[in-house]
Amino acid sequence: MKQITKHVIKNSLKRIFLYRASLVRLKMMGVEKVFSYTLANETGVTSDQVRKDFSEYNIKGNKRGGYDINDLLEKMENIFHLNKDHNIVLIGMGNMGLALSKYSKFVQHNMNVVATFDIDPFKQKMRSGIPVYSMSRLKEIIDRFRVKVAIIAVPEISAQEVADELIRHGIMGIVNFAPVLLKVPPDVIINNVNLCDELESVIYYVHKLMKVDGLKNIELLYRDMKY
Amino acid sequence: MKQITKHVIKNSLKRIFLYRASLVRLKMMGVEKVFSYTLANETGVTSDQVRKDFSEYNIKGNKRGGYDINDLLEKMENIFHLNKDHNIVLIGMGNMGLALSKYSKFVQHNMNVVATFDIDPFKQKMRSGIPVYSMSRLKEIIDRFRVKVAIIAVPEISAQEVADELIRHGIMGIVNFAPVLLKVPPDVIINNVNLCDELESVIYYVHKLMKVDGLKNIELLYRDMKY
DNA sequence: GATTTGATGTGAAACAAATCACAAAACACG
DNA sequence: CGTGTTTTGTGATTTGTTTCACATCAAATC
Ligand SMILES: NC(=O)c1ccc[n+]([C@@H]2O[C@H](COP(=O)([O-])OP(=O)(O)OC[C@H]3O[C@@H](n4cnc5c(N)ncnc54)[C@H](O)[C@@H]3O)[C@@H](O)[C@H]2O)c1
Ligand SMILES: NC(=O)c1ccc[n+]([C@@H]2O[C@H](COP(=O)([O-])OP(=O)(O)OC[C@H]3O[C@@H](n4cnc5c(N)ncnc54)[C@H](O)[C@@H]3O)[C@@H](O)[C@H]2O)c1
Repeated sequence: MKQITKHVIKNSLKRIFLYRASLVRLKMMGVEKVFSYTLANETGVTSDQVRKDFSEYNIKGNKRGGYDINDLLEKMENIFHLNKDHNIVLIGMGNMGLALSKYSKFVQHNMNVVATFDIDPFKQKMRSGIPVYSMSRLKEIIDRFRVKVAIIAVPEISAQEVADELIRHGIMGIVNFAPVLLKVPPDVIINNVNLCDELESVIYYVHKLMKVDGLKNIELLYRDMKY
Repeated sequence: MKQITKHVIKNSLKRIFLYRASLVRLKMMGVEKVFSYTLANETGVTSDQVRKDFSEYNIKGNKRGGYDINDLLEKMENIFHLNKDHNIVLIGMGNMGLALSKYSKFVQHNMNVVATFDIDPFKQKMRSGIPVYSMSRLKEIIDRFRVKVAIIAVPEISAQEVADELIRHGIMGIVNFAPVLLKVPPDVIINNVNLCDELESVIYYVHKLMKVDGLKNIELLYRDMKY
């Protein structure tokens, strides 16, 4: 029943968010219309890929006319639920939790950290505007704010028990910063963020790059590396 | 010359790091030998995949005998440069930078944040053991500690200029927390970490899951989702 | 030492993702 | 109104990844 389920976010979905960020920026600059190659240039992919990605998520533009930015943003908001407010809880108010609780971009993206939780009584006081509660109030808050998604920023050793409790109280999706694979029922979405691995991957590719002598052989590297 | 190059870390490489974490844990528990299915169980993949991944990176075990953990870890350390020390600089000592500078796992993985940098003079004093310098000392430190990899944790607006400066001083790989695509020469490795996108992806999949009524249709979801 | 057993390692097959190529649509302009 | 141009949207093709299948080897058993 409970099992390790490491959900890997599809690259096409990641690219969609990239397109969206570009669109928001272009809109701010007063641009009203884009073509697939506009977005392609902005995001470093091909125009084919932009159109294929849109096709995958059923996003349509105007033949010859390209895409109206407002229209496109609205479509994306509907498909990816970006316009609705999402209440989130954050467990673990240590270094990482504190940084995340102060991150203003979440709110800008309609994601509200409605409450944070910590077992340490010392941390259970207002900090940076967002209340820090004891774990005993978890269920109450999850119910009250209809929270479906949580962030885990507790030590490795506690992550599994915290996940279990979250899921028991109805949480369906977790972004997990602890470097452990959580065992959860198959209908719970887990997204692991492991910063050591992100760094180590870069180090590995950099070493590889250094071995490739001279720029003429750079394609040998790229052949073995998604980019 | 300079271009957007969003390096996507290969999933096979990410899985390798997963295997390694398992191996370290198993070793601590006193285990000395593993089979491909041991690692498979520990990491939620298939044993075929474990062997195929090892094959990709030229990691070999013993026919019938499985893999000796120490041997395997040593091989991985050599291939992925995990045994050597890696000096890293961190730019931007705001909320995120501070959390990262205090993260003990980096050191445990032989990655030393030798110095951090910030333009804000108020932040340029010892904090949490790691010195905070002004940007004017960047070149000096990068040269002295032969730094090749950097973490960018400055605001969106400054990320590109910081990247330019880092690269000018010889940095070859960057983990970038700012939600912008950096324009860099093709021989610089960029790994973007975008936490808003990670959360929004989870929200999207959770919504999808909620639409699927009842567990019997869960495979419909999984068909459209890597996991 | 022959035979059975159990695991690796890797081609082959199946599946998935990215790229290519082009028909279809929309607009521009004579 | 018709012809040329431009861009979308999507089948077809290619490329990449995962799964399958099994030959190969090494140890255990007889
Ligand atoms: N600090 C970073 O930059 C960083 C980076 C990547 C990953 N992480 C990971 O994030 C997690 C947190 O890291 P950190 O540096 O903030 O650690 P930390 O020790 O500073 O904070 C952990 C917090 O969790 C609380 N906690 C412990 N057990 C709990 C429980 N059962 N229920 C609720 N709260 C509990 C602690 O009281 C503490 O406040 C760790 O798993 C770490 O590996 C941290
Ligand atoms: N806080 C988070 O949880 C979080 C999460 C994900 C991503 N991020 C991203 O990480 C980056 C930093 O976030 P933060 O919350 O720490 O912001 P912050 O404003 O708290 O910190 C930014 C720091 O960078 C310094 N800085 C600004 N310009 C600089 C320059 N040119 N050179 C050197 N230092 C400079 C500032 O003085 C400040 O100390 C942002 O791009 C943000 O979007 C933050």
